[in-house]
Amino acid sequence: MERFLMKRTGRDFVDKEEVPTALGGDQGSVAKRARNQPRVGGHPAGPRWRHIQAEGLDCDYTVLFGKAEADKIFHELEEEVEYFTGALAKVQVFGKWHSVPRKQATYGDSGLTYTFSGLTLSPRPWIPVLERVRDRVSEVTGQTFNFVLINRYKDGCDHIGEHRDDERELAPGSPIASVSFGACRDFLFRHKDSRGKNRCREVEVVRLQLAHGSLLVMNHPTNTHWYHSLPVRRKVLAPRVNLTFRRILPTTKK
DNA sequence: TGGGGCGCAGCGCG
DNA sequence: GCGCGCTGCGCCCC
Repeated sequence: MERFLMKRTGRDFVDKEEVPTALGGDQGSVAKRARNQPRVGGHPAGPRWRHIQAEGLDCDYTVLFGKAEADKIFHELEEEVEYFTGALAKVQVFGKWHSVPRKQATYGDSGLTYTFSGLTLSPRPWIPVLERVRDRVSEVTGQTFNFVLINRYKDGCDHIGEHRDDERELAPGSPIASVSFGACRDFLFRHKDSRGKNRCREVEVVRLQLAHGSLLVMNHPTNTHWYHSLPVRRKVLAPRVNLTFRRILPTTKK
């Protein structure tokens, strides 16, 4: 028995094989699309999807990589990914500068630019391990991605606060694909109407656990209505690396 | 046996 | 989307 139990006030979606929504019954949009894809790479069947739905929230979850493959990818990411340092590793909130409580990096197609901390930047060019994960995600979702944001959480004290991803640079209606390696961490969604002092109604928090080798696809319009966060979990001692694949709009030439 | 104290999670705030 | 301060809660253990 764990000494400290999580206060459960929202909907929990715990990572279990026997989750009834995995195949058959309540199929999600990616699951439906993927089922209609041609089978690739000799797999007898596609991954087992769980569809996660709430008001304006539409996600699909699966464990995409088995342990051995996920371990290998995690190790490669630890060896190969080059994270931001200096000014790019800081953020200004309420006028005060802080080091972000995690490490970040971006990779993507050549010629792309994106805005980060008020600066226009180019992602680093793809490296083989990222291309391999990206292509596997494309294969099972039927979506293409030209950019990835990488977040590394060295332990349970590293975290990210509630936020929505900036949709201005995303291709309209495109999903965000989040692939996790390393420590399993809780992941929370909170409806925009149900947070802070401007809360106007109660909508249950949606809780997920993102396992080693897992893929969470956040479909439109999830990011429009829901904030997400990776809260502090002091008992987690191991690192986690998360890849969020996106399709961002090419820079407008003037 | 029970309650004080501790550590964690959650939330409001700037 | 940060840290701080405060509160509430559950468990440990004296």
